[in-house]
Amino acid sequence: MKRNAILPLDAPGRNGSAPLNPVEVETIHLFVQLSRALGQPPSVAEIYGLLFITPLPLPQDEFIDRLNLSKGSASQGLLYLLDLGAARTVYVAGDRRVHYEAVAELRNLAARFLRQQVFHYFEDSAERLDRIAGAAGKLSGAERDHALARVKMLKSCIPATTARCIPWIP
Amino acid sequence: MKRNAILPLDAPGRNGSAPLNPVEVETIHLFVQLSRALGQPPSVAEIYGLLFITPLPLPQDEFIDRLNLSKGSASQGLLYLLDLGAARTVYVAGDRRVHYEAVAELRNLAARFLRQQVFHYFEDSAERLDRIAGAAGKLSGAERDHALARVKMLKSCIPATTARCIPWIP
DNA sequence: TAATTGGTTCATTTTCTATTGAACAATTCG
DNA sequence: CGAATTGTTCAATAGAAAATGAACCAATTA
Repeated sequence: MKRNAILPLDAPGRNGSAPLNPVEVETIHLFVQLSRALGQPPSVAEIYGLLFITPLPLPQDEFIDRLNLSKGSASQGLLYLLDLGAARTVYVAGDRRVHYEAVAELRNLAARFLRQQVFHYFEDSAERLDRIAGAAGKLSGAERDHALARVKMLKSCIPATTARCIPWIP
Repeated sequence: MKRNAILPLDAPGRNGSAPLNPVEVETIHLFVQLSRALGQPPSVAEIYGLLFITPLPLPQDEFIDRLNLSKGSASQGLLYLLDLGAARTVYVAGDRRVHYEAVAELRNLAARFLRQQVFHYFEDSAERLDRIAGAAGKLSGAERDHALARVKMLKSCIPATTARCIPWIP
C-alpha cells in the first residue's frame, strides 16, 4: 500500500527518530503547498522542507523514518535536490552515511529552478518559430499575414520573458 | 476509447472541417510544449494554439472537429480560457453559436496566469509563517534561532518574488 | 409543442505521474 | 571472506489528473 502523501502528523518514528514537531509540520506543509504551484512532486517538497528547517545535516534514514518515505523516494528525492542545487552533501566525522543540508540561497535557487524546469521547454522554440514562419509563407493572403504577425509576436515575447526572469546569476 | 492527445496530424475532418495545415500543427505543438512547462492540460493548449493562429473567430464545433476533441473537453477548455482571460467571445451575425478568439496580449496574459495559477498558492503563506514563528518561540536555543532565521528568510523572499513578477498590470 | 441546435455538467474511464519496494551494487566491518 | 551497512535503480502499482460521452438544460425553429 502507498503511504499517505498528506502530512504525516502522526509519524511513527520507527527507530529513535522523533516525530515531527509543529514547526517542522508547518514548514513542510508550506513547501508542499509551494510544490503544487511549481509542479513538483510532494515527496520532494517534504524532503526539502525538513532539510530547510533542520539546523543540522541529515542522513537519508532520517527522511525515511520521520517523513515515512520509501527508500526509493528518499534516494531519488535527494538526488533530485542535489541536481537542482537545492541541497548539498556534508561530511560528518565518524558517520559513514552521506549527510545533506539545504541550500537556502533562495534567489539563486529560483533562478536555477526556472532554467532547469521551465525554460528548458523553450529551448527549441526559436527553431520551431522559424519553421512556422517558413511554412506560413506558403499560405494565402490574409492567413499568411496573420500567421506571420503571430510568429513575430511570439518571437519578441518568448526570449524577452526568459531574459527578464533570469537576469540574476547563470 | 480515448483520442490520441499527441498532435492529430491526420485529423479526419469529419464534417466540412479542413485538416490542420503545417502552420497550425507546429503552432499547436509549440503551445502544447509551453503547457507542459506551465503545468496546463494539453487539450487547453491545443485549443489556445488553434485560436491563436486562426485569423477568424471560431465556434466550439471547430475545435471538436479539427482537434478531434470531445464535446466535454472543448466546452471545459474554452470556459477555462475565458476565465483565464486568454480567450474572448465574439458575436458573429447570422450564427447562433458562440465564437471565440484568442486574447493575444501575451504580457497581460502571463501576469494573469501567474496570479491565478501560481501565486494563488501563496495567499495564506504569510499567515502560516506567523504561526511557524509563534511555534518556533517554544523550541530550545539553537533550534529556535535557526527556525526564526528561516522564517525571516522566507518572509522577505515570498512577497518580494510575487511583487517582482507582477509589476505589469493588475 | 415537438424537434433541433448549441452548450454545460459530471460520473466514468483512460492516461500519466509519483511512489513503492525488491533486486542489486559498493563499501566497510568483524 | 561473509555479514552488515549504505545507497541506487527500476519494474510494478497506487493515486491523481485529464478526457470522454451520455444526460441534461435552455433557446430556437418548424
